[in-house]
Amino acid sequence: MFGPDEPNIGFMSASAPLAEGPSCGGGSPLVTKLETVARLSDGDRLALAALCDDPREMGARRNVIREGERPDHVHLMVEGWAARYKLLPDGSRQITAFLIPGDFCDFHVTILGEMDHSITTLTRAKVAYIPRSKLELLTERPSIARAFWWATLVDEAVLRAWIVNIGRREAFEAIGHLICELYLRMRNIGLAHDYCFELPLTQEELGDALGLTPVHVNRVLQRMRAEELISLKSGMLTIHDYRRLESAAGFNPNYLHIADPRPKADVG
Amino acid sequence: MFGPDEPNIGFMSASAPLAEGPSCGGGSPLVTKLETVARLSDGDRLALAALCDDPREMGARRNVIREGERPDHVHLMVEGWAARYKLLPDGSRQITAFLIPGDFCDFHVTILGEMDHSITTLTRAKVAYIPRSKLELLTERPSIARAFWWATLVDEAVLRAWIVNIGRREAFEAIGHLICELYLRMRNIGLAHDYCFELPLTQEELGDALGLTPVHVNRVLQRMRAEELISLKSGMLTIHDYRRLESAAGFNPNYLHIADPRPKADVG
DNA sequence: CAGAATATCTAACATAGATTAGATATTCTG
DNA sequence: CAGAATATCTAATCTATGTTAGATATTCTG
Repeated sequence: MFGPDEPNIGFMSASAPLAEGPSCGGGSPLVTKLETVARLSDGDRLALAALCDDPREMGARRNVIREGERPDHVHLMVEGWAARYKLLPDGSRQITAFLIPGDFCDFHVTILGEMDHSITTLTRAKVAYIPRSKLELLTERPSIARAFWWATLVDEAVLRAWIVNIGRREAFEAIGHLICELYLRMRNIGLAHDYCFELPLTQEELGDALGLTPVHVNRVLQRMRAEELISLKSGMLTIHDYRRLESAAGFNPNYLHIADPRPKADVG
Repeated sequence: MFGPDEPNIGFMSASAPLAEGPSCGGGSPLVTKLETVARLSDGDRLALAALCDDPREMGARRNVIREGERPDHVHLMVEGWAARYKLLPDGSRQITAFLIPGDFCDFHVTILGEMDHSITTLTRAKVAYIPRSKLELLTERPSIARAFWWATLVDEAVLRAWIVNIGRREAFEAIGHLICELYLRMRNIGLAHDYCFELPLTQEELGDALGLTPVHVNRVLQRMRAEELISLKSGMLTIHDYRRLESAAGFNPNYLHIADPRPKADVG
């Protein structure tokens, strides 16, 4: 089923996919993420892992793609953080998604053609460039096509949750909600353990995601620290009382559609 | 390619699809909508139109589906309006989408399994119930599969636009933006002409979509009327100066990915 | 490792939008 | 078509968050 134009797949060690740590993604965050929901064959895993093979390194705050562009390839996050955003006429910015390893940046351009928003890295990052044709070939595998549908529909569910967050929650709850969400997403790709993960976002970036000013984000974070809910120092976030944070934020993880979002060992 | 379990398709008059008005949807809003972006064969059109064949009538403010349910069929709007929403612990509601004829209510359950939000009719409506199996059969047709991808990805783009609207725009601009969006969506299915369409939403429902109180929605609508931008009476909306509304709202229709969102004849 | 560039933090003050409470229209329903 | 039920509209008051401005940390970079 592989086309002749995909030499990387053939070159990969066949033993790679199950040889590593507890997350079983063979080092590919895409495989780690999709494996939590899709039954993938060894061939599927190899094909997916190959997508992350030769990513480009990018500095922090670089354009990945801009509104109006019509690329013939798709970007996939392999390492680091990025953000999807729109700029308004008055210069303000609204971030509509945080992209972490395993996330496609612009899967939709394969169908919609033109980008209706922009994407920037937030940290130094590794981003894979995937030709459209390669992606189309991949979706001929039913499990992978289904996994891509799953990823897209979860992205959509996250957008809905953000609308609720921004539209109807107060700043304290909204920030708490976002923290819970990011923790579970990071844990799902093996990048968070014991309520602790790297959160390399400035207070301004958090504000741009939640429709708040950096000043107010700061006030709320101070209060969360004072109430001993979290600590956040040098880009490292720790949730001290996940249960309390979850309930203060009205957080329900169902929209992430992760198989078991809270294994007992981790909830305490 | 049709399975033996789809008698309706065989029963339909083969001349139906092109026999009607300017929108060419054969009376099926789904066909009208998808035809603007996908090249459909007569067979595709018949198969899609058949989905709308035998809808159920529902009263206003009835549950279509509730958070937590796992239905084995999908709902499709054939007539009337509905809303996707989430309820918060304090009883407030956030609407995350308005559903109009041709929109799937819960396409995602086929992949995600459980509903993470609820859907209610807003007006009397006709809603088709489509067995999952029928839908899966339909997606074996490549043009239809692609059209479904298109519809899903546009829904996603609209969610992003709503996040920007709620997060970073003032109430006046946000309401204007929503009006522009609804006008183009309604026109796209042949239900708006000459800047005029039925908008059967209460001020409370508009507020629930924009994260505003009904009191404030009222203030803003009064101002829009005073500035002679719109009129809105008995559920009928007219935009008197589309250009000015668009620019006041910072509206750019690119995210709707409609082939030609503003034919000259209609912009004036 | 020094200087520059970014981030964080704080305080004083301003405001868009929330809240509350009704008065007035409009739309249903029997 | 009358009465009930919903919606719309208005005004007075309150508050969460925005704005502005600067002091203090922290993090980059040559």
